[in-house]
Amino acid sequence: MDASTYHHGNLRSALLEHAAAEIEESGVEKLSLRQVAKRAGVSHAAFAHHFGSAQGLLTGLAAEGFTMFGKALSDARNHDYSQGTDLLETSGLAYIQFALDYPQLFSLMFSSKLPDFSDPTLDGASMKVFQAFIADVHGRNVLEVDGPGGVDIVAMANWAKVHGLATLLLTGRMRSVLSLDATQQTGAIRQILANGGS
Amino acid sequence: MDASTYHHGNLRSALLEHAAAEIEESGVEKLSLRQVAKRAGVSHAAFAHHFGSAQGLLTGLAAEGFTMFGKALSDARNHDYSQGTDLLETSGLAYIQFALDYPQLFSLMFSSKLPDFSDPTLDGASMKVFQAFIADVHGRNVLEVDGPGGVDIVAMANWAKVHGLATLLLTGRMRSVLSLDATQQTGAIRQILANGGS
DNA sequence: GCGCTCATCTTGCCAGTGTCAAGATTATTT
DNA sequence: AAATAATCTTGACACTGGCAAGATGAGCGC
Repeated sequence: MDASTYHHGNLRSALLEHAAAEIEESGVEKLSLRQVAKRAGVSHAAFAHHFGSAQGLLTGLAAEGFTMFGKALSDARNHDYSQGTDLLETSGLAYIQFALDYPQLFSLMFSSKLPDFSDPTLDGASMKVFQAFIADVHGRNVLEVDGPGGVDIVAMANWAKVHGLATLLLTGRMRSVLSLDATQQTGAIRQILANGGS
Repeated sequence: MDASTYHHGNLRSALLEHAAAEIEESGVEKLSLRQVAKRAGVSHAAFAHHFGSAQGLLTGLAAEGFTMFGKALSDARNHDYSQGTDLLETSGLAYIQFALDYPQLFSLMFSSKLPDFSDPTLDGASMKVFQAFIADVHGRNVLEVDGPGGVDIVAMANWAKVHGLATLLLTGRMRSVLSLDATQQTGAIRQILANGGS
């Protein structure tokens, strides 16, 4: 906070914040550490101590993203639960809404190979979210259908559909849906999620 | 082909080939133009005339990828059609198989933002594949369900499920499925595709 | 208060990147 | 054979991330 001091105080979180902003502006692919450093008013090598390398920064950013993602999902769940809305539909919509709200962050979390996904913090944060989402599926579908090796078929099918819809919308495919206005678009997404397909 | 000549002859396709190989080895994110040039036995600036910029190369590569993708899908369709296998299941499995066979290329085509997707060649190649896949959905589901704005709900739901499953498998999520051996894995994928979810 | 230790941040450098301009070389056309 | 166009090379540029060495100040025992 205090820019006049030699020691920044909370450089780590400040860098994460600026990096998140930079990413959301220009995309993950053209992120420059030096640019982020300049933005934070700090030298280009100040990263080293906090993140080690560029991968470290992106790992931290992705972990923070999953925390936000989890919060967004649980917020939606808690808000709609009282109103008796369908749990799975609520979660799916929140999942997709998060992707559309933070497109670059979402693609860092799910499409990029730059973060170190074996990092315990990142791995823990992501697993927590996935398990919560799958629990939502079970909250709706009482029946659990086990496939080979005990794979939860229903949960995986729903996860795949929601996630696929999110990424296809995000990457500009599905033009028939994207060309609709906001309310129609939500309606279409709702119907796609409700439709079993296959 | 003739390495002794000053003019390469078919540098464009040679560069595409080497770039594809490099990508499949080291990933899209760390692709280096100079490395590809060295591999092709050519100077680092030989790209310019054929692709303009790095984006041009990746655009061409993605377009080639969609052509391959389309061929893989139609091969599977033609092969299984005679055997009376389910059309949608066949297409879905081929879709996922392609993603697993060419993981880096697939992620360039669907997850990267580096190629210029508004390029007519690339756009045309991708649209052709998507339309063929959606036609497969209709070949199976005679009924077309229109949502708001005339969105084909059934087709989009199936596309989302197949694509989501492909990307989640590719990025190492869905560990319960990935830990299975080959045959069990195919069986699980088949069941997930068959399950409507929702 | 003092002095020590260590985390934090800066400066300066390095090899490597993609792009551009200018020129060399060869194909193609006239 | 000469002129023109396509193709490829060389050399430079600004930029990148990472590393080493040193400057700065916070925290802590005394």
